Amino acid sequence: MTDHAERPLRADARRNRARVLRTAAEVFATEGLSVPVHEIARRAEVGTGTVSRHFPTKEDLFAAVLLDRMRTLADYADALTAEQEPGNAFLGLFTKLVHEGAAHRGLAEALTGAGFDIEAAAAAAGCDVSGRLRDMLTNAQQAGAIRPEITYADLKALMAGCLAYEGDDLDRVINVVRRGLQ
Amino acid sequence: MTDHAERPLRADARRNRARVLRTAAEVFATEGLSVPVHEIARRAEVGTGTVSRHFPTKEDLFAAVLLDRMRTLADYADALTAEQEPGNAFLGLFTKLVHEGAAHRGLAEALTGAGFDIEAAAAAAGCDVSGRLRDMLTNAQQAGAIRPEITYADLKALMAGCLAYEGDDLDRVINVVRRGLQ
DNA sequence: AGTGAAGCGGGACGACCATCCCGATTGTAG
DNA sequence: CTACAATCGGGATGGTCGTCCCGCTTCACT
Repeated sequence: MTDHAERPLRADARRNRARVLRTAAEVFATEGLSVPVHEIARRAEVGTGTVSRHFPTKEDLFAAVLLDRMRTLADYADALTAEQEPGNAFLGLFTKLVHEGAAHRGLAEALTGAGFDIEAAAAAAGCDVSGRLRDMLTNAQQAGAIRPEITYADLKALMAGCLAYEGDDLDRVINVVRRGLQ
Repeated sequence: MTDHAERPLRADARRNRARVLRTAAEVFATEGLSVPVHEIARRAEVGTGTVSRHFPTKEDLFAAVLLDRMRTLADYADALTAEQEPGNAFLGLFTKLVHEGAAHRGLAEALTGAGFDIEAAAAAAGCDVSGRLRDMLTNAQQAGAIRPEITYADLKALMAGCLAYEGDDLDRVINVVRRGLQ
């Protein structure tokens, strides 16, 4: 899917691409996915054509925004797996993902099913956070730290629930779920 | 807000209104809120003008659909309060609400924040299901059946989570939450 | 049956938005 | 410094959808 043998972008193009990406990340995070592409272009101080050349569709743009974050989260997951026992590693990633989603409205919307196929985008980039969460769940269950009947689909729903919370003590909601999982 | 001193509708108008309402209930339940009003009119075999005369905006239409269901749920809540101890009554209503939402996609979407102000619509009709849930939470907490730090906002989020579940054993997810609340 | 108003159908209108296109501009190789 | 190709800007295009309007039909009261 990605361009192969891509010749290097001209300097101004590279600059504009980065500027669009940075603006889109901010805007998606604070205002969600429904922001028009025109608006992102306006705030990035480029034409709409510039946006749509670098990112042919809105979904492409969002996927690109997601990529950085996914990479970071995948590293975080690996660190947890290495340093903690299975139960804590799993719960730690779960908590991290929820906090991450709470700080990024677009990510939360994508997770709660509003259109974009977030898993495909992440997996395509080799940053399979979902897969890691799935594995960590299995390990935590084998270690007896998490109830055995819980499935990955359950987790997704429970994450969506925490993300739907609008208040000032997200951890209280997370703790309800953590208790329920154990 | 509602029309006062309304003179009775003509027989055909009443028939059409009911037909639109019934169709809208089905369509919203199975396909969600994004179905165009034109499509509802088409399936109800009326013109779009007929729909928009009875229900000036799409939100009005959805609110009317919700009303029946809300009334039923309010009665259910009252019955639970009368017949069960506070903890079971509360958990029973919570479970009922989630199952209800799972069977009605439009309701679930409205609860998870997609636009419509569901609480205002229900409260205006004197069917304050939310208020009942809130009261039952307080009672259950005073009876020691539910953790005291839980708030109504937490509940809404956790309900949204259960509604986000797509699978065949919703009760497994509900049970995670129930355990976490106790 | 007759008549006036209530109600009907569905096309028109306007708002919004993603995507595409093209003439003007700018970077860069030679 | 020149020339050309890459890139830019932002208006044009096409599609979707909610709401409104108006000429025609149907009801219901006398």
